Amino acid sequence: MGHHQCCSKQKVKRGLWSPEEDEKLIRTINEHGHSCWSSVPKLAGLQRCGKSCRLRWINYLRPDLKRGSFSPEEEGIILDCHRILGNRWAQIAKHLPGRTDNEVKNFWNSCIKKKMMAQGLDPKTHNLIPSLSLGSNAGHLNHVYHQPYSAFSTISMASSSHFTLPSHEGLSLLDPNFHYQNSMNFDTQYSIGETSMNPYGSGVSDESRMWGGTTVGFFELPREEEMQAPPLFQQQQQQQEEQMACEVGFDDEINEETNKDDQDLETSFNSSSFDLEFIKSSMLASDMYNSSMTSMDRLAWDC
DNA sequence: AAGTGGGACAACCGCAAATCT
DNA sequence: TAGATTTGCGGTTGTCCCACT
Repeated sequence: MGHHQCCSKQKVKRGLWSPEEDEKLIRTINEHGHSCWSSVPKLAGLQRCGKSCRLRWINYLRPDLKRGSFSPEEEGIILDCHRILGNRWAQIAKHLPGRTDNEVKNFWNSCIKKKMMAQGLDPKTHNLIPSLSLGSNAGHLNHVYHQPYSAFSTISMASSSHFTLPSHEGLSLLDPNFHYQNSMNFDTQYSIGETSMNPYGSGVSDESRMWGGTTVGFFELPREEEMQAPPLFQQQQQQQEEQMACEVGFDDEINEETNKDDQDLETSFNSSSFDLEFIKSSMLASDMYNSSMTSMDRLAWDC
């Protein structure tokens, strides 16, 4: 139902909200709640439609909103979530307490997206833009982008204690001067092909390498000091991961999924180019699927 | 001081899903 | 069960502010 239709029966005001209108809306919601948005304007004495009231409340007046700029951690979460979920801003915002989908969307479009494009990355796929990866203009990036790394391979590397990647203190998405310098040779033996991580495309790690071989947030590899004193960091990260996995219903499905036959697995990933037999056998052999795979991995896997 | 361009943010539009009658 | 209504979401546009010329 469109806005015109919901507002057609009443003469509604549009545009920016005045402080008086805000006050009326807050008072009304505090007194009556907002179980029925269509009745809120009438109760509040506002010449607005319910939809407009709802938007104003959710995006601006809600008391639990966090104002101010996004932290590097939040940027990392957005980046990781977007890689997996695509433009599902409401889903992404659920992982950022106090942030709205509108805020996240605006931040993405005004900041992260441009940043990625400036670095030669496709904001939709999170992969290097082909013309840059093959062209001579790729410059310093070119040498590290030849091999597509799957989400699975990168995450698994991150999950494994056998790997330590270079860490960059203070790394931020907003640091325009940072370019990842690959000090390791990511051998393709750990790359299990390319898979679809979000509705737009494939891969996970082009930008994760761009932001320092890892991203801030879920996929972040432990820094040295964090490995030495892990409890708080790990607890927080685990809580976030578990929450995320729960929200996509993965935890409910993971045990079942583990026991499903090959056909089910192939059905789930029939659009990918995974070698499912190889992956499954590798994972089961190393018990990776059960013990090392993080919830974030699972979310990626599930998507 | 006035004009202009770009960034950030708020709000609107249109659609689809969910819910109600 | 069908139609009407409400809610939620993503894309897009509008507005304000600030830096720059």
